Amino acid sequence: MSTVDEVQQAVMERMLRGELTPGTWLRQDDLAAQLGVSKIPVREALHRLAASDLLRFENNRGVVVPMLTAEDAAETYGLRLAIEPELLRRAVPNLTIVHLAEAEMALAASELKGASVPEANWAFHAALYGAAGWKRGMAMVQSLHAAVAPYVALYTQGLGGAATSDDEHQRILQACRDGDAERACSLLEVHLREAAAALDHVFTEDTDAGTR
Amino acid sequence: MSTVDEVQQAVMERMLRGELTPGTWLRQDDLAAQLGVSKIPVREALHRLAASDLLRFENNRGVVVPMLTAEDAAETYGLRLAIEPELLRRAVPNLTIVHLAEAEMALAASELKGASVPEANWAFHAALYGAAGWKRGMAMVQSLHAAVAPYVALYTQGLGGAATSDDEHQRILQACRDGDAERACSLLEVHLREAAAALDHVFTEDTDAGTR
DNA sequence: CATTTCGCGATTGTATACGATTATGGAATC
DNA sequence: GATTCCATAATCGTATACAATCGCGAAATG
Repeated sequence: MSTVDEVQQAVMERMLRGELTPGTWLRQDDLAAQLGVSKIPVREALHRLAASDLLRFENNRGVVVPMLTAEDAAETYGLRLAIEPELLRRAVPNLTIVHLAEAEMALAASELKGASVPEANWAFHAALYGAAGWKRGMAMVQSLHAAVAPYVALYTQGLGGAATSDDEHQRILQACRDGDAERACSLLEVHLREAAAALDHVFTEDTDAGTR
Repeated sequence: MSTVDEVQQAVMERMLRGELTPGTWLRQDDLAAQLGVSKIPVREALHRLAASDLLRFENNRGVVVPMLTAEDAAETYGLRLAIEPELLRRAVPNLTIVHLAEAEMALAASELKGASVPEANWAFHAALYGAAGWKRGMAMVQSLHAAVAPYVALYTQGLGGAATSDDEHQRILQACRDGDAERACSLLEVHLREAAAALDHVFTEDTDAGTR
């Protein structure tokens, strides 16, 4: 694996965990020193992430985690609704015990204290979608998850919003076990719509947490 | 506009035109000299394109335009079918005379001799989708167009396959003028399915053009 | 004559270095 | 005392330079 890939993966993990809050400036020298490499592979990795709008290069100012507007979040979930059901539909016939076990593990991991909800969320969805064998689609969906991860972390920490989400995950998983692709897709669509609505509250509520 | 952005745009244009045939090795020094910059912004731009799998960095060997398998092409059109109707559906209510004129211009441009069919194709679709205001979705769809561009160029050069495609474009445009989003989406889906089938012939036919 | 091995050339990948731009703190002025 | 201006420090973006890797060809060997 290339140096660039390692840096990219390291930063991506932090994004999926929602650790990199919007508005944060990523200093390249720090990242380079932290990972024991030079600036150049760091910049190349950041450019890769910037290609999916996960980061933004501002002229002579550096790399920043962009703040999402309510419309951005709506777009993200609109795209998830467009892509993920299609991925799941194609995945279900190919699901093996390994995929299902991975998904179960992700659900279990999300229960643990100190676990990152958006990261576990992605792990669960990725375990199922992986069976579709759509590499490009996976990368797209991963970037969508990463884009909203800090906001998802926000509203799942605030209240027990993860509980209902977890229940929906369980039902989706059961439909997958049954090999019922259409039911799984329907459940997934409802799941995404609810998540979109919940996230929208973060932006429209009185709290300015989403815009800060 | 940054140096990296200029390089990225230059290479992306060549990709959308289908000029960069799969299997081609992009030599960084050549590109740098050609654009009058150094290797580093070139590499950063290439990394941006590699993030969407439009290019591939191979270890210590350089950057290559990846060859698509039949499955890759099917995935690309599967994703286009998932995303583009959604984009069009959201675009139609916002369409202005400007968007429609842009789309008409793209159709006219595709008729000209020496014009790049995939590039005009993208210009047409982009003109319409732009009204949706979905920046991320646009970037995704653009990368999908770029990925198959050389193959589209292949089968449109071979025969007058562009004629039927052009007719479908006209009908989609008319539905957009009428503000009939659902009809436009239905026509788009048919259009994409036909294009996918046509492209599939490139891979499954006796000619090895797709695998060379 | 085929095959393997060695060495050279070419290209990449990374580090170091430097000019340019921006942010920040303090001093001067109103 | 507040504000503006300037100088300094810090960071970025790009160019240059160098080490590492890969491929290809020639030579040697069976």
